[in-house]
Amino acid sequence: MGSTMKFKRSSCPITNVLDTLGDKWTLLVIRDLVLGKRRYQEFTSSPEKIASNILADRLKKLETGGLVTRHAYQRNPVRYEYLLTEKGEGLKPVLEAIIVWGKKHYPGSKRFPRVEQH
Amino acid sequence: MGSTMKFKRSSCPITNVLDTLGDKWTLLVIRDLVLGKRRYQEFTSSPEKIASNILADRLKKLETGGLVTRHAYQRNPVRYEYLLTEKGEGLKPVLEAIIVWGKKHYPGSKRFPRVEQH
DNA sequence: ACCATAACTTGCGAAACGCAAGTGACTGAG
DNA sequence: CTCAGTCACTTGCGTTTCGCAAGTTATGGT
Repeated sequence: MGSTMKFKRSSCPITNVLDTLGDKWTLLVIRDLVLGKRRYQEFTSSPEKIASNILADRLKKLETGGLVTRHAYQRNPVRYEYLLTEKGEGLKPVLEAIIVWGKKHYPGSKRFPRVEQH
Repeated sequence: MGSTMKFKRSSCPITNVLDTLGDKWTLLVIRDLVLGKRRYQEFTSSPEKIASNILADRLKKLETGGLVTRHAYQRNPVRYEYLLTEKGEGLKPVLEAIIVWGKKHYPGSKRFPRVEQH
């Protein structure tokens, strides 16, 4: 009796992905991380202007889900940065497929450039 | 002055895709359509048990967005079926990429089989 | 002491969601 | 010809989530 695995809604892989990434903001945070952003303020300064509480919530959920790690990059005062785990990096092909479809059907849209590291 | 295209949130293709597909249900309707489902009751009988009002709303939005077409497959009484347009079919690579990542990170999840046509 | 910065948290009104039940147009059974 | 049944929705309503603004905590710089 280990065969009854508990999924939130169904055993469909798409469904399970949507249960963690299915909203208007989570994938944008992933996008920012892929583009090289790491710090809280960098995420809030993206053009979509994510609200602070939504960002905090999404980062927490992504960390819980193992897509992102948080660690202090300095003490006094403590400052944190976020990095994609291998699991999180694995979403790059999904983002690529979305960009291909998006650029085709939203004329004028353009992939954002990587940010330079500090 | 045609250069100032109006996007909901930003010119990022991912953002624009999320503005139409960024929720827990829309992509599941697309999945069902890709699997061969066409009628209202077929969608509501999927294991995720989408609520009727949510389904009606999503189908309407997908039709407005040009991803889906609706047409009567019989009269007396009128019955409708939904089909993916070419634009909607274009999402298959996105679904494939999601399935690949999903199967890897949600052990036990399994792609659903196509439904037979009536 | 005072201002600034980073990373959050809190409050609250507005919008979206989810469940149940209802509606209208018919069809086939008795 | 009445009545249960099917299909494709719509309506009501309570709960949850969202989104904007403002507040908080810790610390450094001058």
